[in-house]
Amino acid sequence: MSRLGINMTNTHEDAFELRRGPWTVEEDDLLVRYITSHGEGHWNYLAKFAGLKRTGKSCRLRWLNYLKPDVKHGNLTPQEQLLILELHCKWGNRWSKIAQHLPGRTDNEIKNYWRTRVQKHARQLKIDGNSKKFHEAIRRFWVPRLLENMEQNSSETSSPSSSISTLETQTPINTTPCPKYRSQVNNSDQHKEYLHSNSLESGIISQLTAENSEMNTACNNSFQDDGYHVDISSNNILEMESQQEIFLSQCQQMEEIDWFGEGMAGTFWNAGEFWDFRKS
DNA sequence: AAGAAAGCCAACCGCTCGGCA
DNA sequence: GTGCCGAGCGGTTGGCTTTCT
Repeated sequence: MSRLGINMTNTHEDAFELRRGPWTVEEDDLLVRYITSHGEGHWNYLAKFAGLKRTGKSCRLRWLNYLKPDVKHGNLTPQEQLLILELHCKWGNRWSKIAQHLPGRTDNEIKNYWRTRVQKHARQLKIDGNSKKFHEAIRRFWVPRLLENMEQNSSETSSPSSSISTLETQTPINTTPCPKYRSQVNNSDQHKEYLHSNSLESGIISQLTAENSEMNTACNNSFQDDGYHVDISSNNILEMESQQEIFLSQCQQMEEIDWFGEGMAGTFWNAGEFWDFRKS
């Protein structure tokens, strides 16, 4: 059966046609109206009583990933990209956990970003996208570019040099809520509220900004100046120390990668707006 | 201008987990 | 202890859009 087709089943419970594929405006309206008056949860019942010929799962996904008023759409800001990179280094493919720290962004969106934008580079470099080596590559080569971009944006908007202030004042690039429900969302206020309430990410940004100028120093120094392990609990410190030997070995391998070779020129370093620094 | 290739992302699938009877 | 069910999560798919040739 096609993913866009109609799912005809013979079971007692699903004796009616179940719609699949893209949602129509009418379906969206039904779902939004029902949730507005009855609230979320009990998705199977919701689907039934809202008059939607969809599975509860499908309704839940549609609501959480698209219709929910605080869902943001559009390109991820450099700050958000930086957060994703850092949090993925910390938690791996825990998309929902990462999404909790990016207000308005869904796990699905972050997952798509990682798979289509970030892992592309891993493939090109023939490195496992979840490996420490690739995370280190990101930390040493991508994060500084993001920070440069953030600072550039900061200076362009005449905001204070503090990265936290930058976060608070910068308007997300092409970041808009679902057009249908745009009026219900105030991105700026939401962003501010999030930033004030979440010291973890503010800490990451400020720490990384402070370390920006030191990012490309030798591996030994970069370990000491680590902005990679953002949650420096005593356990993490112990773990970091125990991994230092492995890490230094990986750094040696990293140095052997042809980052600036011809093969990379058209891929890793020019892959996006943050790679333009090479041309300048 | 047109076809091919690549990129993007909404949506689906299968699995796991937790609550409850 | 066990089975059921709703909810959530991460992986994958496939169609649409954009870019390239």
